[in-house]
Amino acid sequence: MRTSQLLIPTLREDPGEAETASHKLMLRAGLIRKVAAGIYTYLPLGLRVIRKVEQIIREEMNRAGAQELLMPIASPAELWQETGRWNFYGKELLRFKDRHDRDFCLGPTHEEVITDLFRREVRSYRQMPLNFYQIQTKFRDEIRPRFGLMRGREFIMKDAYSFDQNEASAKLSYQKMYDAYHRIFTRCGLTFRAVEADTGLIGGSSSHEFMVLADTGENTIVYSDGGTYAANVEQAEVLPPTDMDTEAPRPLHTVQTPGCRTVEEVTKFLNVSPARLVKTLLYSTGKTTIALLLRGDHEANEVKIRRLLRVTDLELATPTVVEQVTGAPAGFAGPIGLKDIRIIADHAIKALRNVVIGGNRNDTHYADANWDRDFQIEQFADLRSACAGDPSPRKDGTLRATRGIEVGHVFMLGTKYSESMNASFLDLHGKECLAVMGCYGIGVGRTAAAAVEQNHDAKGIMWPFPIAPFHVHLLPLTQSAQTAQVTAQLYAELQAAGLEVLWDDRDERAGVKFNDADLMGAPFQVVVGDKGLVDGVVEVKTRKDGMKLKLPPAQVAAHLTRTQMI
RNA sequence: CGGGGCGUAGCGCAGCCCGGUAGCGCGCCUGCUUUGGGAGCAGGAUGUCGGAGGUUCAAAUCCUCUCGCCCCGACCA
Repeated sequence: MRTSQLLIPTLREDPGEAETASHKLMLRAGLIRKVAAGIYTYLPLGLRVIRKVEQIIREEMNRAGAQELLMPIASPAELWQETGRWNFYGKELLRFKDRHDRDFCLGPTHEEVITDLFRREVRSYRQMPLNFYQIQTKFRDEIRPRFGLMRGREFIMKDAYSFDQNEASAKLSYQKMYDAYHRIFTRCGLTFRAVEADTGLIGGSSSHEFMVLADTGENTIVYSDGGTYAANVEQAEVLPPTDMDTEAPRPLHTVQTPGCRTVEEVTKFLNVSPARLVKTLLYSTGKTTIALLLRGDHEANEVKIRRLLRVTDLELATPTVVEQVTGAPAGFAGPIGLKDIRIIADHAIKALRNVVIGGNRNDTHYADANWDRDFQIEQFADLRSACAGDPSPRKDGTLRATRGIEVGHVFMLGTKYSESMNASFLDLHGKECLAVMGCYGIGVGRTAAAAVEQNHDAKGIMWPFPIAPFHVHLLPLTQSAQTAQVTAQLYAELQAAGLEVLWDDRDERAGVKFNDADLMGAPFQVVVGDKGLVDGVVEVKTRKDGMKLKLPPAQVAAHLTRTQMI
């Protein structure tokens, strides 16, 4: 393609609205433009990237035995009411009424629609297993869309749904998708890791997220330095400590801590380590208030707490509630003297002796408190997020932490949807059975954004070859007849060799072309100018490492087809 | 939903505190020169100052309401 025939509005300066590298660069390189918060137009260059990612996904899904179909974007309320999600999904589900005043929503995901299809059309185990997928635009009315394509309200997603006769077969379907996802993200040129993920209250048997490793990722993941264990911190299990503090208990006493409310303030004031302070967090679960004890330097994990308490509503108690429950302003809550309230402690508390705790009185804490002597704990449990340095729950090493962007998620659903929607089939014995389901998603736009996040420098994007909008950026720099002739010939030859070429035929100065090319990030740039042609050569630059090679024009196509494989 | 910030030319911003002719850089248009890492000179076009109401002789500027966007948090894939 010629640049003059494409709308590629590059920006010289960073747009004010963007924060992260991928968001800035996708705007600056002319890939996307915002229409409303979290809603974007894919410009020609951006769409080419999207299509490439889609094509890779398509090929690997087909290879894994899934079949493509396309479901509607709008779906009727009735289906969602059957599974209860019409009420459960909340404001994220964008609802509207048609002219007959019937309720509809824009699909944020398609379990209901696909399960409805299955129950209507599939009768027998002979037709199974089945795996349907689509690549389609979803709409979720996100609380806070951000980072461009990373978290939009409208976004392109590949979603797949498997239907099996039993758990064992469903596991095979799951494994096939897990393997396909590995191939997909590898082919996209991404550095990623599959991690164990939270299954939430849905309670399926297993779930993995595919995380592209990047510092700007919204998720924290931990992995073992000595084995294969890797998990989202939300999920990663923390083992109870094995080393108990052996210090002799000292007598409990109160200490004055004027104005010290946070862990940092209190420990600094008393000159003790945060690991020797036990913080008391009061949580409201909708119905009741509960006290959780954690080590001062540990972080409460609300996903785990929800799971433990079997609640969906969970938030830190308001200052008013804290005052009601403890009789002291927030910041001085402690377990001693708390009445009519459940007290659950993180495993780490068990190992501690002679700790500092809140005094339930203004400006007061207790020191040298010991849980088995000074206050009661109903239960010890895993309440905190794993952190770097913790032992791996598989006992195969020590955990390290990194940030990741969730680009894919595979999920065993079990019979959650087939049960509520009565999606059954007849088995070998003529018995009616519920289909065992799995669902599998990939964020297409997010994958492209993650690729930029992982492959860029100060100048711009450095696309991995398989998803680059163009393979070669052809840059004629001078106006001579010779340059024009060589450029035209190269354009034809490179395309004949199967390469996608963007020909910068604009009447721009060399510097402008170079900078735009670096910004747009095609893996290779071929520079044609009188300076080189005097010696009979053009310049081939590799975007990633900046390596420049002078070659006779006739050798360029062969050279590029050879190096693209590496 | 809570906290913070921003809406002024296509883009990035100044002007607002202290009311009085709407500015700068980039981009855009014309001409000449230039031509291998975001050219120079000369000339030119472009604004419902997010919107509505109010105060005032006078509002980008002060007040009230409202809409949009960004950041942090909660939530979520």
